[in-house]
Amino acid sequence: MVTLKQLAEQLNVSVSTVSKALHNSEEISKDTIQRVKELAKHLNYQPNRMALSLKSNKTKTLGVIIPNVLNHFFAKALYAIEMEATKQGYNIITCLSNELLSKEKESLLLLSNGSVDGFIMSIAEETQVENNMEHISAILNKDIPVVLFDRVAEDLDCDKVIIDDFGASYEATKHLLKEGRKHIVHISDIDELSVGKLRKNGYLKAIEEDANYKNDPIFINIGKEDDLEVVIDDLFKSHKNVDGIISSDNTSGVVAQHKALKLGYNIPEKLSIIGFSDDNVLAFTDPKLSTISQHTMDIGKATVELMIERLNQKNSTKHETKTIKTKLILRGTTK
Amino acid sequence: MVTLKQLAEQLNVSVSTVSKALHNSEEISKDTIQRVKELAKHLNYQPNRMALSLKSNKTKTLGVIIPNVLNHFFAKALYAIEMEATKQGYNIITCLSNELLSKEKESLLLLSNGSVDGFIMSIAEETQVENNMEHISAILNKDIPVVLFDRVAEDLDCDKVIIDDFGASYEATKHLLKEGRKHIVHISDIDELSVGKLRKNGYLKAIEEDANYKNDPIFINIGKEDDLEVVIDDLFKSHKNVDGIISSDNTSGVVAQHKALKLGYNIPEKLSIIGFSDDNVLAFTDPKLSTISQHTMDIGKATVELMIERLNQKNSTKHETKTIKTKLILRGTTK
DNA sequence: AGCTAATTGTTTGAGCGTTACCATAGACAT
DNA sequence: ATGTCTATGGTAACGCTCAAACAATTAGCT
Repeated sequence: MVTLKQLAEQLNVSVSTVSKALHNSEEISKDTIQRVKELAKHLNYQPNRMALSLKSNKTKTLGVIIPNVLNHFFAKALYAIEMEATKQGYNIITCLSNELLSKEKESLLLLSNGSVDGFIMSIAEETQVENNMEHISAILNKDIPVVLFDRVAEDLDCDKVIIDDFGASYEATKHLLKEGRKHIVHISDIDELSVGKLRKNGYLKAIEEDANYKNDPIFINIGKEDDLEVVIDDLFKSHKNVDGIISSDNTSGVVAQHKALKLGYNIPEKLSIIGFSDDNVLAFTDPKLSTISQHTMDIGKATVELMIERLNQKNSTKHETKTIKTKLILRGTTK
Repeated sequence: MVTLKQLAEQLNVSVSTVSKALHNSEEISKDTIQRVKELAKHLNYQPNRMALSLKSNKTKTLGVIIPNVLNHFFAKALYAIEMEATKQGYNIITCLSNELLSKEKESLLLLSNGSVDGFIMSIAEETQVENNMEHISAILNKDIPVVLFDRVAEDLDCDKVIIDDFGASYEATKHLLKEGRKHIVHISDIDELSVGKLRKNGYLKAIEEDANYKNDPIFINIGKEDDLEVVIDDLFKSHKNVDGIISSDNTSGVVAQHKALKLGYNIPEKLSIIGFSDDNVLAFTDPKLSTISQHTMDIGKATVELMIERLNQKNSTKHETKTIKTKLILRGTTK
C-alpha cells in the first residue's frame, strides 16, 4: 500500500504537507495541492484504514450478530442492514451466533476491542431461554452502543427495533374469527423466544375476547428435535376439525398448507391459514398463502438508522424503541 | 478502553514492560508478570485491534462478497465461511454485491485500504455477463489474495473453489436417461453465469451421447423479469409430453413439481425431477425432491482454508483450484 | 579483595500511517 | 526593526511491539 510518506519522498515535501494537500487545506498552495493530488491518484493512494481508526478512535464498522442466516427472516434483515450500512458509509462485520449463548458472547467479546463502533444484534435463542444478558450489559457498560432488533430483551437499556408481534398475531387471529372459524391452531417453533410468546399471546387474547368462540386454544410447538412434517401430520390426525391456522414462522404455515391439501381440506373454504412468512415461500403455495408481512427491509433499515444516530450523539438522548408496522396480507388461504 | 499506558501508570512500570509481561516474556520477572496480569484482568484489558493491525499489517479479517444472501445457496455458503473463519481466528466483513458490478467494484475498492487481509467472493451476475474482471485483477496486483468460489472466472489467476457443475448435471441427466425418459427439460435461471453454462452443457452432452434419445434438448430460461410460475405453466402447456426435468437452481424444481402435480402428472412414474437444491426445500415437496447436493458447507470451508493457506505463505505456490464433490441424491421424484 | 563479565529486569526509542497543532523561514509592508 | 502574511516543516499522539540501551545485581576469575 502507498503511504503518505512515500508520496512525500517522491515530491520532496513533508508528510504533513501531503496530508494537508489531500485535504485541500487553505495553508497549502494551489500548485502543491495539484502536484500532490496528481501523484496520489497516479499511485492509487488510499489512506490506511487502520491508521485512521487508531487516530480517530472510530472504525466506521458495525458488528452484526445474527442468530441464524439460514432463516430467511434473518437473511433478509442482514440484507437490509448491509444495504443501509453501506449507504451510510459503514462496513459490517457479520457474526452468526447460531442461537448459542457462547458464540454470541464470544463475538461480542472479540469485537469489543476496538473492532467496531457498535453492535446490531438479535438475541440468540439460548440467550433468551437462559435469560442471561450480562455479556450485552457489559458491552453497554463499556459505552459501546447496541441496537437490538426483533428478539430483544426488556431489561437491556438500549435502542431497539421490533414489530408489534402481539398485535399482528391478534389481528390475524381476529380475522380468522371473523371468518367464523371455530378450531384455530397456533403453530410455533419459537415458543421460548420473546417474539414467540408475544405472538402466542396475541392469538390467545383474540380467542379469549371472542364470546362466540367456545373451544380451547390449541398450541402446537415444534421443538428443536421435532420433525416439522411429522408434527403437522399429527396435528391433522388429532384435530380433524381444525379450520384455522396461525403459524408464527416462515415455513410451518406452508407445510401445514401442503399437508392439509393432501388430506383433502378445502382451502380456504374449510380451512384458513395465515403465516408469519416472507414472500419467498409464495411460489411454493397454491392457493397463495396469506401472510403477516413483517417489513423486514424496514426493520433492517431502522436498525442501522438508530445506530448511526446513536453514534453521532453518543451520550445524551434516552434510548428509543421503534416499532415497525406489520401488515396482514390476505391472499388465497383466507376467505 | 483500557490501554497499556494506563496499566503502566498504575503499576509504575514502563509500557513495554507491561507489553512484555502480558506476552510472558522471559525478560520480565515472575513477580512483575503476575502483577501486570492481575491488573490487566481486573481492568479487563484488551489489546486494541486497530493498533495491532497497524503495527503488524495484518487485520485478521476477510472480506466476503456475496452476490445475493436471499439465495439459499449463498446464505449457506456465508454460514460455512463464517464458521470456518471464526474457527481460524478471523472475522469477516460481509458485502453484498446484489449481482451488480458497480457494487462489487465499490466493495473491493473500499476494503482494499488495509481493512482486510484477503477477499473471498463469488462473482456477481453482471460482472460475469459483461466479463469485466479488472477490478479483481487490480486487487490481485496489489498482492491482496482473492479466493473465488462457485462463480469463478477462468482467466483470473487466483485460488478457486468450485463444484463439477458439468459433471453433476451430466450425471443427473444420465440418470433420467437410464430411467428411459424421452423428453427431458433443462430449466435454468442462471443461463449467463459460468456455472449455468456448465450445467446446461452437462445436460446437453448426456443427451447427445445417448443414441436412443431422438428428441431435441429443451431449454427453459427464467429471465430476470420473468415470473417463474408463469414460465413453468407455459412449459407444461407447450410440452405436454415432458417426462424429465433438471433444474439448475434451488427453487424452480420445486415449483415445477407443484405445477406438475396439480396438472395430474404422476411423479415419478410419468415424470422425474432433479433439482440443484438444498434440503431446505424438501419440506415443501411430496414426494421428496431428488437433488444434486452441492455440499455447500464443504465449499465454504474449503474456501476459507485456501485463503488461510495463502495468507500464511503469501508468495510462492501456484494457485489452486479445488473441486468439491457433488452427490446425486435420489428421493421420491425419480424412479 | 578487586576486577571484569555475564545475567537479570527494566526503560528508552523508534516506528506502523495518520492528523492536529505549533514552529519557522522567507517575502513583503510598515 | 517589527509585524504580517504565505507556504511549508516538525512533533506528538493514537496503542502497540520490538530492538537496543541501560542499571543493578550476581558470578567468575586472578
